[in-house]
Parts: sequence; C-alpha cells; structure tokens
Amino acid sequence: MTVEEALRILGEKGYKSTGKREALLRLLAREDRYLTAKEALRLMHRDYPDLSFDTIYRNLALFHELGIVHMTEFDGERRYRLRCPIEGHHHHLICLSCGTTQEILACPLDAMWSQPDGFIIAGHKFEVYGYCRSCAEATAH
Amino acid sequence: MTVEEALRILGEKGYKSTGKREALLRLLAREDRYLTAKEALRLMHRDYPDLSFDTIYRNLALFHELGIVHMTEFDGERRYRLRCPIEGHHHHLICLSCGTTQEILACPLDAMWSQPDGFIIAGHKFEVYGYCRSCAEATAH
DNA sequence: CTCAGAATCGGAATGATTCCGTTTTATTGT
DNA sequence: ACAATAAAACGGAATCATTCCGATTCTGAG
Repeated sequence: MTVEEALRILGEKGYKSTGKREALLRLLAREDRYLTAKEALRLMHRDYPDLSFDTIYRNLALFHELGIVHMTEFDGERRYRLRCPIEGHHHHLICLSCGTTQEILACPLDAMWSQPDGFIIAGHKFEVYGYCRSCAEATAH
Repeated sequence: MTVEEALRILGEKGYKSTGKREALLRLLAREDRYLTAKEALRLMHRDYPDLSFDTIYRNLALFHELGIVHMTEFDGERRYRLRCPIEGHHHHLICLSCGTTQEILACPLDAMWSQPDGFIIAGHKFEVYGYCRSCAEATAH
C-alpha cells in the first residue's frame, strides 16, 4: 500500500483530504513499522504541535476500517502499520522493541485442516515476536 | 492443568493458599474458557461479595507468571484461561462471544522455515477467532 | 463565495489495570 | 493453642490507553 493508493481509497469513499490525514499516512509509510498512537503523535508533533489524540485515533481507526493499515494489539496497546506492498495474505515477525517487521509468506490456515466442528471462523492471527538484528545488537551492549 | 497441580506449584514456590486464590483456580477450571478480569469478578461475587479487582488481577498475573494460565489480549482486554490438560505445545480456536476454545494441535512454527535473518524469536501467537456452535446458533435467532 | 457536513481541538469521560496505605489472614516457631 | 512475620486482600485513588462531546475550523460542492 502506498500513500497514493490510500489517498485514492479515501477519496473514492468520500472522505476529505486534510493535511494531517495525509501527514499521518506519510508518517506510516516513512516509518514502515508498527506504531502506537502515542508514538505517532510524538513523531508528528514537530509539524503539527496542536495535533490531538482524537485525530490520531480517529484516523487510525478509519484507515483500519478501510484496510489501509494493519492493526495488532499487545502489551496493552494497539499498534498500526501501513499494509504491506506485497501481494496477498501473509503474516509477520514483529520486533518487540522497535515494531519493524519481516514477512512470513505462508499462512498456517491455508495448509491446515478439515473444517473445525461447528466453529465459524471470523479471523485469525499469526505473529512471531522477537528482536530484529539492530535492536538485538543494541541491547547486547 | 488441574486445580491440584496449580495448588502444588503455588505451594512449592512458597505462595500462600487462600480461599480466594483457590476459588479463582476452581472457577477457571469449571468455566474452561477465556475469562476477563471483570467476568471472573462477577462470577465470584456470589461467594465473595467483597472481592476486589486487585486480588483478581494480582492472582491472574501470578498464575500467568507461573505458567498456570494462558493469557491473550483482544478487544482491549486481557483474557485468561487455565492451561490445557493436553500434553505439549498447541494453539486454539477462540469463540469471540463466550471465550470457549477448541484445540489446534499443530504449530505453524514447527513446520515453517529456515531461520529468519538476524531476528531473535522470543514468542509467537497463532489464534483463530470465530463463533462456537452454540454462540452461532444463539445469534442466528 | 457560501453553505453543509466533515474534521479537528481540547478537555472531560470511560474502562481496564495498577498502585498504595491499611487491615486481615496464613504460616512458622514456640 | 499463641505470637510474630510476611503475604494477601481491601478499597479507593492513580494511571494509562482510548473514546466521547460540544465548540470551532476546514474541505469540497454548488
């Protein structure tokens, strides 16, 4: 997903184009990792010192609803990142320290099974947590 | 994991045995599904009308630390359930409505790969969400 | 340029979780 | 059984993430 695609989707759905909304998308694209709302606010503070949490949360929720971002939740916080540019469904390794990801191209659901007995599947999550090389090296010192 | 095993672990580690702690373990065993702190408090209210949130949270965190319960987090809440009695590492289908689970005996990590490049794995999560038969039928009416 | 509705602000409200000073309780040694 | 000690529980306040809301500002359509 690129910023341009995201803006096209927003436009098609009738959402207005605002500086802050675009800046948040550009931030997500530039950082290319999972961000919490607090981090996003902090990183945008230089350009938009009056930005409110409400705007961050409202837009991240909107982006998620429109499939522009992925969301995951751990350590009591939600984290968002721009949807990957690669085609098709996949999963991630996630660095617990900085939020960067690596792709896992396989999906365990595809391979797995015989339908479960009477259970209606609505979604799934497969994530591998750990530390990316640069965070691992940083904490080793 | 049975209540007896859990009590043995607690005893070995020097934790005291209290009526509320045991009752919480028995509740987890009886319900046999993911419970939020609020649900646990509500379900214990009849027997312990003065039970405080602090006690629930403190004990659930302790149980988790000792490996007595599993924890997962979604919809902004942490949920706990007694560790399964079956042997070995596995995963779950989780009913979003009532928290009951079905076991998935395979683990995608076992099957999957060539070690990721420079990434140190600390943990992983594979969960399938949906609705169990009885919740699906209940909402259909 | 005007207008309506969308977006934002800022501060309050909510909900989950944690903290803390005080009181109660379980365990250990006598 | 009794006293001492430390863990556990209480309950209410504090914290943290997230959401809500009334008032204000901005975008896009006409």
